[in-house]
Amino acid sequence: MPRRVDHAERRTEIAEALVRVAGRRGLHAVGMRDVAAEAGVSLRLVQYYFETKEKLLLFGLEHLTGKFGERLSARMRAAGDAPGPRATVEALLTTALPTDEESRTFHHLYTSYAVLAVTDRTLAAQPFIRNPDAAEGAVTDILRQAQAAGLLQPGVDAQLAAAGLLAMSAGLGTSILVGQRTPESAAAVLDDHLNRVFRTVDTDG
Amino acid sequence: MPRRVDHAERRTEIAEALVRVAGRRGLHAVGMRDVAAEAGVSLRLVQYYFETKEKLLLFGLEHLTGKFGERLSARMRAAGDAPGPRATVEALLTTALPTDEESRTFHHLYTSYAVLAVTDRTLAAQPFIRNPDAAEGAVTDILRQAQAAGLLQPGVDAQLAAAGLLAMSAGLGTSILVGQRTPESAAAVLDDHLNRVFRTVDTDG
DNA sequence: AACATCATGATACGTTCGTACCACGAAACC
DNA sequence: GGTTTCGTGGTACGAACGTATCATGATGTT
Repeated sequence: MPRRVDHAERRTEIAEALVRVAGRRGLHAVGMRDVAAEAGVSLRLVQYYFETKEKLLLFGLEHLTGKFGERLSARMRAAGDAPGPRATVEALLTTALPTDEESRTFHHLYTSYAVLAVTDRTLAAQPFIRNPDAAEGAVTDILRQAQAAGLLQPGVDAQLAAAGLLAMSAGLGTSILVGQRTPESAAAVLDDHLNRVFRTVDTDG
Repeated sequence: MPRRVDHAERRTEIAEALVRVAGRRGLHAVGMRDVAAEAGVSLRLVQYYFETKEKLLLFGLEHLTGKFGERLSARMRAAGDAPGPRATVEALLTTALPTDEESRTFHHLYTSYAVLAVTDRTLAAQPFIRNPDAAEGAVTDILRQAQAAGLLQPGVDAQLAAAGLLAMSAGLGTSILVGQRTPESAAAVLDDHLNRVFRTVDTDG
C-alpha cells in the first residue's frame, strides 16, 4: 500500500475546505468538485474520504460546531478569570456575534444548516439543533449564581432571561450578517439589555 | 391573440405556488418544473411570465413579504383598538413568531432568502433587507409614545429596546422553526422581556 | 519476492436543471 | 379578412452535479 495516511486529519482538511468555500459562495452553491479544488485534492479523494455528499455535509457541520465550541470556551476561559458573571455572559454572547470573518462564516453556515434542517430530517436530528439548549443551560446557571449573589435586577427569571438573551444574540447575529446592523450597534443593544438584567455596577463605590 | 389574460394575477398565482412548494420542500430544492406543477401550468408558462428563475425568486420574495406585511398590519389594526402600547407591541411581535403554518412558511423562506442574500448582491439589495428597519422604527415610535406617557420602566432607551425586542423575536422565531422551542415558551420569554421594558400594569388598581 | 491492500487518478454515466427553440391556435386591429 | 401579436404547448440542448467504474502505483505483510 502507499504510506498509510491519517484519515481523520484528511477528513478534517477537506471539511475545512468545505467550510471555506461554503463561507465564500454559500452552502447551496458548493459542490464536491469545489470542495476538492479548495482542498487541493482530486474529486475522487473527496469521494474516498466521504462516500457521499450528505456525509460530507454532516461532517462539515460537526467540524463547524466543534471549532466554534472551542473558540467559545477559549473566550470564556479567558474572560472567566477576574470579572463577574456579567462579563462572562457578555463574552459568551459577543463571541456568538459575527464580528470577524470566522464568526461570520460560522453564523452564515449555521443558519444555512438550520434552514436545511427544516426540511431534512437527518439534519434535524443532528445535535447542533440541541446544542443551543446546552448554551441556554449554561447561561441559566450563571444567571442563577449571579442572582444568588444579589447581582441581578429584582424579579428576573433566570431561565427566561437566559433564553431571551440567547435569542436576542442570535437575532442580532443575523442582522449583522445581512448588513442591517453593525457589530457595534448590536453590541450596544446587547449591553443595554444586560443592564436590564444585571444590577448596574456602581463603579464609583 | 388569445383572450388577454391578467398578467399580474397570473404572476401572483405562480408566485404563490412557488411559496407553497418551497415551504414544503425548502427553497433550495424547488425548480421551475416544481413551481409549474404546483401551479398547474406548463413549464413554458412559468418561463413566459417570469423569464428567468432569478426573477421568479425575486418576485416570490416580494409576494411573501407583501402578504406578511398585510397580515401584520391587519393584526395591528385588530389589536390597535382598545389596549395600550404594550398590547400593540406584543401583537406585532407574536405575529412575527412562526405559530401557524403560514407564519412558519414565512419564517422559513424569509430566512432562506436572508441566507442567499449573504452571497447574492441582487438579493442583498432587495428591500426586504431594509424592511426590518421600518419595523424597528415603528416599534421605536410606539415605545417613545409609551415612554412619554410614563408607561415604561425608568432608564429605558426606546431605540435600543426596540432593536432588542425585534432581534429577540427573530431569534425566537428561528428556535421555533427548527423545533428547539415551542411557540408557547417563546411567547413566555417575550412576555417576560416586555415586563422588563414596560411598567407592570397594576391590575388591582 | 509475491501478494494483498490502501490511496489516488482519470473518466464515464445518468439525471436534473435552467433555458432556448419551434410550433400553433386564437383574438385584436387595420 | 388578412395579418400581426399574444398565450400556450412540447421538446430539445448544454451544462453541472453526484456517483460509479476502471486503472495503477505504492507499501505493508508473509
